[in-house]
Amino acid sequence: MSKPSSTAMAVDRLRDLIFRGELAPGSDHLETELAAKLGLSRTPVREALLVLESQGLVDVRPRKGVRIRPVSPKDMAEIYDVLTELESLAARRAAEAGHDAEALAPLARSIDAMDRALASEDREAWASADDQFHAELVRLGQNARIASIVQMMADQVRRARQVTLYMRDPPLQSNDDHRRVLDAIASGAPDRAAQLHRAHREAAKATLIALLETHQLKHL
Amino acid sequence: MSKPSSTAMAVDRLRDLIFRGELAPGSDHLETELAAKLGLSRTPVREALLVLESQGLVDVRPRKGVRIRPVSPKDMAEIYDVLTELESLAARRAAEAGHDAEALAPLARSIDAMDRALASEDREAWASADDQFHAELVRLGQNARIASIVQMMADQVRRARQVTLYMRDPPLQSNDDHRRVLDAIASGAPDRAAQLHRAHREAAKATLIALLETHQLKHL
DNA sequence: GTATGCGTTAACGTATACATTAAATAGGAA
DNA sequence: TTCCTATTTAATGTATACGTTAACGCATAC
Repeated sequence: MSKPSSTAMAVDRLRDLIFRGELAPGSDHLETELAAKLGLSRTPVREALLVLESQGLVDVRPRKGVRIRPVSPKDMAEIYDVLTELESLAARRAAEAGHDAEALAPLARSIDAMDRALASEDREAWASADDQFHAELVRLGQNARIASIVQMMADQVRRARQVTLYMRDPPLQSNDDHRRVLDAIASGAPDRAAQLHRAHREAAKATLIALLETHQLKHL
Repeated sequence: MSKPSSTAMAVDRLRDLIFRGELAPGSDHLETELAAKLGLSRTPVREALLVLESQGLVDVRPRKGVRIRPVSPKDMAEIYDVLTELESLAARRAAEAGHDAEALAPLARSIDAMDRALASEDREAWASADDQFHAELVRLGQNARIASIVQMMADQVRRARQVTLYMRDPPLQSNDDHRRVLDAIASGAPDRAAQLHRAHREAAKATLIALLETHQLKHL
């Protein structure tokens, strides 16, 4: 196996720093600083920043430093709209594809994991299983572009989800939704799968945005 | 005004070479070659290639050269599925936004341009006006992420569209479709706008893929 | 006090030098 | 021949050097 390039490492590490909030939303950082922090020269860091910019995580602003892109409620609405459309289509395609039980097993497993997480009130575990469910769903939709766009959008709202994870009631409804989507896919019911997933995402959007409003979170 | 960076220039020029087919789909190119061709050092070329890779136009394959990404019928189907979903939502949002006649003027103008192009049998002009229509529609949808994803997908099928432009009958139906979408938006009818646009894109997808099948075009 | 212009500085953009490593090849053994 | 291994080679990955230029501060004029 080839060892990962410095650029790839820089992408991963910067991404992680952004998700963890150690590079705060809205904050600016010079290439030199970041290079020093990662123990690399500017070259791979610059390349990593270009990648992160294309993924919508930072804005490169010459001579003002790279800005960690903050996410406003309006951004959130945009992102959830895209997620809603593309994941719903993925659900439809997954239902059309006639996957057998084995192919659907990962979906079922992530739902079980969410149940267990809810039972033990482990919200981090729940969020992680939820991510898995959505990623797997999109994979079953068999459209690589949808998968990568969805991944990108999910990354952009990652911080916001993390912050709101503990502000809301336990996501009981959500697990129900997931089961019904799985059922529709397993039954080969494309319209139903798409419709259910759409409703699920629209509800999530509403919940999240309401939370941001309530708590006056203007950007995350 | 600041002068555009070499990297930005390289992105533009490479993009153009790809669209014009001078860098043929499926062909491989070393960084050094491309740098020489553009009269630049490898640094800005590498950065440009990263950008183009993130836009799905090339694959960077270390030591094998950068491959100009070919588009297969399956890719085409993926791309049109994404375009269908996102543009339809944009049409819906545009209708919801209650734009006045002035805001919708650019849409009307591009439809007129398509009519003129059809009358004078100028297919290049038609394609260009069609692009403008779709870009403007998406702009009116007021979701920057949708706009940029749609742009990216449209770029990925640009070559294929160019090739098939002269293989098909004149796109008479298409202009009708456009007018009806505009009418729905102007009337503030979100469902109708979305529905009409969806049908329009689905028809385009079917037409294009049928053409590729007929002509045995396995990748473009 | 404010504004204008100049000089300084430091961050970035680009080129280049150097290190690394995957691929190709040649040579030899089976 | 065919397969394996050692060696070579060339393309990439990374660091560094350097030129350019935008931002900032200061002095001066108003």
